[in-house]
Amino acid sequence: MGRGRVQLKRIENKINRQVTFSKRRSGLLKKAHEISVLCDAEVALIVFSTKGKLFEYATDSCMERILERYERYAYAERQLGGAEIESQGCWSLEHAKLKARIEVLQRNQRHCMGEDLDNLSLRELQNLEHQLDTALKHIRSRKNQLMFESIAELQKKDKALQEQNNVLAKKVKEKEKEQAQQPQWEQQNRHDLNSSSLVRSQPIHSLSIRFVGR
Amino acid sequence: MGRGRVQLKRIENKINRQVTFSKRRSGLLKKAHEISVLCDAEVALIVFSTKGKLFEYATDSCMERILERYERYAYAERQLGGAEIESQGCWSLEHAKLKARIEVLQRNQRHCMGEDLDNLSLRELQNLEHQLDTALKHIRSRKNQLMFESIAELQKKDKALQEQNNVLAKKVKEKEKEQAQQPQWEQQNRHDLNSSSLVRSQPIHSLSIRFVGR
DNA sequence: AACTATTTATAAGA
DNA sequence: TTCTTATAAATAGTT
Repeated sequence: MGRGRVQLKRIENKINRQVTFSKRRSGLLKKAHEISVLCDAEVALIVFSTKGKLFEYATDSCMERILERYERYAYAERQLGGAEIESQGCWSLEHAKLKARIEVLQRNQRHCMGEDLDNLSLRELQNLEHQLDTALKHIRSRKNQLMFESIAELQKKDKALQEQNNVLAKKVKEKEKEQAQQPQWEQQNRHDLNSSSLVRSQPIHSLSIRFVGR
Repeated sequence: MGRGRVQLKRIENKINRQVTFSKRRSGLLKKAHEISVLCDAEVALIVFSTKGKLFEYATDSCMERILERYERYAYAERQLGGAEIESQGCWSLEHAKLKARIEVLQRNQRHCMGEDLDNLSLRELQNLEHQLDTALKHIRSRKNQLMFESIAELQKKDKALQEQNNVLAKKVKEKEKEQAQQPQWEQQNRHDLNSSSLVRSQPIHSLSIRFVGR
């Protein structure tokens, strides 16, 4: 529908692909809504762009309900092969469903850990790579945030300690003066309180936080 | 699109509604497939008819994976609702265990997707970063392997075709010679078999495999 | 299930 | 991104 015929294959030009995606996405969502209203059907539509952005439509804005209905339906079909679990009633149906879900999650997890990749297609691998790449960005960003917070806190502490130090140093000097006016009184105490033995706070660059740049 | 305009409201005539549903359903599925291929998007489409019959489309026929991805994505936004499903305590211990396990797996999964990181310590983040980094290395390595295999196969094919081409070209030349010795015989056939119209195999760099470097 | 007159979607261009 | 427009595609009503 447009000025030229279109081949059903990936649009290689990135800009073009993005534009077409935007247009067709709105068309698709519109049509999903129309069939839902006109024909009294229940529709759930999920679209992830190449970049991983999510767009969705669901009849009555109730995605979860429809997905649950789908799971129930799809699960029932999966049962047609082996009817041995069915005889134990719907309680164990639920049980089996949970187990199946665990299977899926475990498989996903292994993929996320870079394991069990042999059965994935090039496309799936590409997808996984992109997702993990994005995840790593988030993780590194969060890590940096935490480290900066640590630094800020330590700097604050550092400043407070320096101030306290100054105050103490001043007090020591006053004591020394007082004692200089009474030289015959307990000389060895003076040495213990000499200001050169006070703890000095460290400059910020020596804090034990390492930045792991990439 | 059709002989009359259509109001966006439920079609009351039952027959009409059924027919329209059938037509628009196939249109919708087609368009879902098209945007998926053209724009390299991941699409999941679920349609229940009024009578409860299920129709579905999923990119790469992998509905469950897309729904998982959706759940992960949507989870962040759903944090708002609290714990409302918990109160059905009459299930078995086993059941509760399975559910707990799913919780853990889901949490892990979200971490692997770089979501829900707020409660992780710096040390945990560092760990996660390292794991994903390793995973990415594996994934990229596997991807490269697949791509190299593709290339090798195509090169083999390429070579075979070239050889076949050479053989054919030779045959054509022989024919031409024979015909040069009998010039009065069916001249137009010579042109159709001219060797310049043979398909030449392409140099390897034009094969349609793209390397996506990062 | 086919057929078309129309409407709608959209590819390309601005 | 948004608008415009020529054209392809979808489909409502009909057979």
